[in-house]
Amino acid sequence: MNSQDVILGLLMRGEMSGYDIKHRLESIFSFFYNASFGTIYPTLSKLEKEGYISKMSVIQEGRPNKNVYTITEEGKKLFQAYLHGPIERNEFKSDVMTRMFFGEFLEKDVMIGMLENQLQDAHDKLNRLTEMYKVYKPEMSPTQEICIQIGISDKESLIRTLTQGIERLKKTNEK
Amino acid sequence: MNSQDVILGLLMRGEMSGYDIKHRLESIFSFFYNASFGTIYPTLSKLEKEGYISKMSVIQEGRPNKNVYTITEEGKKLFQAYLHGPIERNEFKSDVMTRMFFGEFLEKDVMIGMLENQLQDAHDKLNRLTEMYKVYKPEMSPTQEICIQIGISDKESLIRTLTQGIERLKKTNEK
DNA sequence: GTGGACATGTAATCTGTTACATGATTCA
DNA sequence: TGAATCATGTAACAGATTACATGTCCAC
Repeated sequence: MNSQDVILGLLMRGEMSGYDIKHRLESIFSFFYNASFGTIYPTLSKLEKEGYISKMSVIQEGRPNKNVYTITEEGKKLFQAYLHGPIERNEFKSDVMTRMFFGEFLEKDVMIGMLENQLQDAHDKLNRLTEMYKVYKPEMSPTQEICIQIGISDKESLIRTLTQGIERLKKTNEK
Repeated sequence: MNSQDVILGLLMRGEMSGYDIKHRLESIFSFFYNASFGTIYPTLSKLEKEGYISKMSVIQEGRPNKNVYTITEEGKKLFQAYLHGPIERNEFKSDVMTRMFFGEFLEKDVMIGMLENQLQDAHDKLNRLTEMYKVYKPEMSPTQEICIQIGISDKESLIRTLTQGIERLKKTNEK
């Protein structure tokens, strides 16, 4: 799975500009994928050159022009090939977890500060996910619902475990 | 955070070879970081050239010789610089979640098959983590414990949500 | 005699990010 | 007047993976 697959997938529901795609990725998607403009624009150019999507320039008033892309039949085939191809394993890379793993080499108060930040972060993300679920529920597919439910319960479990962990760390601190 | 930081961290507890490092990364670490030999060996060479670690060749009988690396004072400083530097946000990339998000374009039975595979996978990983926790608990630091607890509760929550999701999907299938 | 564990290393390639470059409009 | 949003694009670089290359010993 790469940016190409994701972009094709997003275009399956209708035309979009590079800018639109970026924002879509930042909202619902951000939990399990992301891409920068430096990836999105070159990928769109490449897909267009190869005939998987087609470009239309839209002249706007009071705003810069934009390029809106539509998926072609060839593009739909390519997306289906991705969906039926081999599944890649999840990738998770966490700086915070790494620091926790090496926690014995870091001052306790610094560690606790970091974990409290993480906790706040998890709360924020949970709130955003819950809000999104409320707003978009009517238009979500069954599997999209599972997707967001996984995200929500993941954050809830993180919050529980972190809270307990921080408490225990603080106790060992007092001794 | 990159391979260099992780390798230095692993060497903080004692000397290791590239092969050792690979195996360590695959066991406890695999939940939040990973690296291939193609990354590990060049990184070790580079760190040695720069004086952050030192190499000793160990001649073994019945096995190929190996290069064992020890962290230097300079290396310890570099690792501390990492631990006190800016924290990078978590990165999560999931092909399965992406396919779930685009689930409306995939046959239901294929989707259910994929999710059942994921469920089995989650069970396996949970078992491995639980086993590891049992075995290594006595020698784990408090923050390492939090680390593995996060991993365990994460998998538990995934199993719950996936199980429910699959059941619901199957029901909509019957209608 | 074949596959797996041990052990190291390089070259080609992929995939992506960051920073730079440009420029209009709107809102405070 | 300065920041934010809209909008696109490129070049330099980073960081990693995969496949290749090599070779021993042990167990089945």
